[in-house]
Amino acid sequence: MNISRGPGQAPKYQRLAADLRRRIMGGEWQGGTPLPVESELENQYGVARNTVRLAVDVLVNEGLLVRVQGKGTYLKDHPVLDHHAYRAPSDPELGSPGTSLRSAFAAYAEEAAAAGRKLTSDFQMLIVRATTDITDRLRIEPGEAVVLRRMLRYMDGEPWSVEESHYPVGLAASTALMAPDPVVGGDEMALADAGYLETGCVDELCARMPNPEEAQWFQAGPGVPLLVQLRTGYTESGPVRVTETRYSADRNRLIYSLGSLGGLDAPSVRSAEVFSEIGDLGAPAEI
Amino acid sequence: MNISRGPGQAPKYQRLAADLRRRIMGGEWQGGTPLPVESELENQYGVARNTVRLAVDVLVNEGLLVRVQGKGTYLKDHPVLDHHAYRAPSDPELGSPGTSLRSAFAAYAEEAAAAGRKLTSDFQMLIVRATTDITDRLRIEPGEAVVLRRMLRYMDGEPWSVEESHYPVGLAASTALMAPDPVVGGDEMALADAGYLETGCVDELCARMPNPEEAQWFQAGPGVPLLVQLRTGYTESGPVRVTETRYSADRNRLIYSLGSLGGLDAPSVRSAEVFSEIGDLGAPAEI
DNA sequence: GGTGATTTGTGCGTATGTATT
DNA sequence: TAATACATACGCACAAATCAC
Repeated sequence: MNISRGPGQAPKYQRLAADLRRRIMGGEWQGGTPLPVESELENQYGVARNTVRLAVDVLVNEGLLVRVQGKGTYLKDHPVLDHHAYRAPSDPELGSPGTSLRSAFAAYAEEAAAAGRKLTSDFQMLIVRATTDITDRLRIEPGEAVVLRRMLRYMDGEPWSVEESHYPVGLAASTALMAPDPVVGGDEMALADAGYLETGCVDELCARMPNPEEAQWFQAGPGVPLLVQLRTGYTESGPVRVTETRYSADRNRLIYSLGSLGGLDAPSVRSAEVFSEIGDLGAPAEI
Repeated sequence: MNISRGPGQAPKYQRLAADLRRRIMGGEWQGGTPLPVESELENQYGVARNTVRLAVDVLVNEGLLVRVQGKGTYLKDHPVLDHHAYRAPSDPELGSPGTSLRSAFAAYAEEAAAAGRKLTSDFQMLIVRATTDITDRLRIEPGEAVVLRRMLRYMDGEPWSVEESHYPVGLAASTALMAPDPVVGGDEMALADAGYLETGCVDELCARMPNPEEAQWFQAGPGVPLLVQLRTGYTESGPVRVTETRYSADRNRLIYSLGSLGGLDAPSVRSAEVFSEIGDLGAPAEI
């Protein structure tokens, strides 16, 4: 197939990308199978190598392909793991119906085990001056010191997610949260022991591309965004902690069970699915 | 400043990108201010234009910069709008404490108005064969027909989010959901009128890069992921609808108020904040 | 309204480096 | 070691969009 650029047409590399996308979606290559090498694509389409690379760049940045130097270019496959970020108290799958928050790590590890995978973690405890992101939510003074408890999570040894919990130093002072080790039973148990029973939380969710440090840690190539959950935990008398968790979005999905599910099981849906296939939306309205 | 490549160093374009990132983070240019033009950067750093473009590509794909043909390259600014995806019934800001779900559009429009912005929408109603994404969650047969009600939302005329609600045809048949118009009071009211009172839902959240159609509709350049919310609504007797909402992640944040917040206001936090600044994570563990 | 200068976008060619097989 | 395949880097030319005049 030869691509020649006519007037009014999209650029070559974009049409090449579109054609490759079509062939990919058509199942011409399976996950893990290499695409034709760049020189082969040059010949197939009769374009310069630069143009091939521009086209493949597009698909890499969409998260469809991954390039490996010296080997080839491959379809990316998406084994997605669900993580239950919240279960309503009425949810029957919840062990203790009275509490809405469980030991996060234990629950996460159970989910991983259920999927036949092994969750491990590294732990760091630091005392830092909080940014306004944190102080605003904790309702403390800007620049005030907070206890930062960081959990680096690995799935089968692969970097998976980063959780950073921030506590006001005054609050954490007399608790197990000052120890440079994970609290058995979870941080929320240490909080509860100190009289701070978390009764609710506010989650703020966003997605963005990783910065270089994050990309390196997550081993996330181009086209892989982060899913960021910022949870502020509340007692009856106010906020007590802010937890920011970052997930590599191509491997993770967050689940919230809300309200009453009427005694039904949570839906069991295959994990590998991707929601896509937008129909024709028409042109966007002019601004 | 001249960048010369030594052995064992990172490639020129990556170090150039890192230096530009440093200057950007250092506040050398403000949001909306153009960066030096490519030829200027060639001279400043003593590299080929290609190298400059590779470096800028990196930052564009991180969502830091945006290029405008014929004008220049600019810092992207991030006016983020919060959207309350869920409020716990005990949340005092909820108008009617008995129901956990409000008319989504009305609530959304109120939030927008509170931020001094205007939410508009287009509406489409289609009957389509559902994908397994949908049928699995609705517990109907694969390929069964569903009513697809699509809401295209614009903020101040700018493409903002796409909401697609799917209902089993049998369920929707005798309701206002078959009409090719938005239901006053919201779809959930039409459902309730037909005896299907939604008592809970399960939200599945993920993020990914947009496909070409989505990127075009959202006018999302490289480096802008989508935040996707897939909500399955339940009555006491089972699921009745699946709603997929796609947000341009650089402009939106989803908020979930969960559990009891003890009569406290939802936290009022400036919208423009970005959570970033990962500390040193150390090297990831080997696989 | 048109013209030219500026700036990014597209496309080609070539050469060499680096990782994998 | 050699071949293969992607990565980096240089150069050049022209197209297309924007803006100042």
